[in-house]
Amino acid sequence: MISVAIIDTHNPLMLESLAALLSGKDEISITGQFTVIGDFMKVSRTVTINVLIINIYKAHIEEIELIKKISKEMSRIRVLVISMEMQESVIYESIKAGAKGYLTKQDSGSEILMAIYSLRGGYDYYNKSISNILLNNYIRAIDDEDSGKTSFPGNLSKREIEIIRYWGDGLTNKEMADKMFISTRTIESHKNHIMQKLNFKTSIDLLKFAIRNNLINV
Amino acid sequence: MISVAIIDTHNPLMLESLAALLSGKDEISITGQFTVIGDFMKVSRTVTINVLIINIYKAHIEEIELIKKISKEMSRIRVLVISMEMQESVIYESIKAGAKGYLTKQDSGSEILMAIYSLRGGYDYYNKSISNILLNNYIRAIDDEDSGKTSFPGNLSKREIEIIRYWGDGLTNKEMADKMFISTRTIESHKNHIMQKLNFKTSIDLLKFAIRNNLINV
DNA sequence: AATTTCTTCCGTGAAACACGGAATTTTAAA
DNA sequence: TTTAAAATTCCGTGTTTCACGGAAGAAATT
Repeated sequence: MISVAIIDTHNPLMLESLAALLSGKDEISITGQFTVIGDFMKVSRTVTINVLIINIYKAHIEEIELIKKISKEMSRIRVLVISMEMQESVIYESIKAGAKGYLTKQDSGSEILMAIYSLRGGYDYYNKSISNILLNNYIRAIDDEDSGKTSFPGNLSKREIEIIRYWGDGLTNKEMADKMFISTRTIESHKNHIMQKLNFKTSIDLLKFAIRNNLINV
Repeated sequence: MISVAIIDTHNPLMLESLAALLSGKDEISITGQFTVIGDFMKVSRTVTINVLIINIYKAHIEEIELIKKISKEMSRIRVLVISMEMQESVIYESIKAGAKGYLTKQDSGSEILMAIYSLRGGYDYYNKSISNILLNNYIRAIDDEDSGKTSFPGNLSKREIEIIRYWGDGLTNKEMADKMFISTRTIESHKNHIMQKLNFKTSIDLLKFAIRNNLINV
């Protein structure tokens, strides 16, 4: 029997539903549902919890802090993050904080089960859709932990990210060139490099990527 | 036994979890879970559905359109809207479109059950937190408004929406032309017309619009 | 029957993209 | 510190898309 607790500070119905989904399974016992992190803290030391599922939304600072705290002080509890928004940066933050598993709202219940079993067994479990490249990038970034370098997907340079931002604001090459005091050909070059690095075929891909990574606002 | 179907175009995990929550109850039988509205349409005429639960998020135009369609053509199906975002306008839009029940993510599973029973019994069911005054005001407002024709923002035609969708999938003009058996110039024309109708200056504007309106998945 | 919208297509010039090469500077590694 | 790698800048060339305009038959509305 695996003792599972769930935290969702944004969506009570989701919390209750997810608990229902999991408690229907053998081997799983839901020992706590929390909409307030403080409530979890109160019981976390008296109740045995094997896996803690944390649903993470756009505002997730407290959740990340909690993960860090658990990693330090309650390392017997293994954290499974379920990302409810499309923000790749959440992956880095949560894993860096000490989450042992990562899924998204796109994943099925059976995938969650597998993740829970993996975590219980001492293994990590990451969503398959997280491209290996991205993950490798992250892991590389972890190694240089304190080097403080931007662990951005695809190792985009500052200039390239700048271009993406302007592009996402709807600026033309000419407008960017004027603003950055370089030629339009250079803008084109940067764009080419970006597409190559990320292995994208269309600018649509880039746009979606930029949105997921919070580089531009919809 | 009440036949319940659920639509959630944004959060597959929520869909599955909610289904688990409800299917655990006697009297409730989940006869369909849909992440794509088109899939629902395919089976809606062959399967008996008493209550259709629609989870509504920020982008909800298609969902509202669906509710209108159901009200007109499949009035035996009663629609229960669960609002996942805090947007007052959603209340008006969905009820105006013909939803018979309205809940929010703050509400519990038992509240959903009550709503389902009410709807099945022919009664409407609205979240208690919706102030009665507000609701009455609204209902009065409904009668005055000539429930017009406006469906999609900017009055985009079918063909134009088709183009946006393909475009959002990253297809080139040539690919679209081949798929739709028309010339690339026609694709260009459609794009021009779209930009004119929506009064957009850049394609980025259009893409953001499409994402907001759930025409494109990020 | 008359009018409007939808769908289709084209001409033309400007802008952007795809693919390649290349030189200078900055940064990281050995 | 020397070397290698990455970042930033720019160009040539050919293809594709965009912007703006016009146009004409089909379909839907009035």
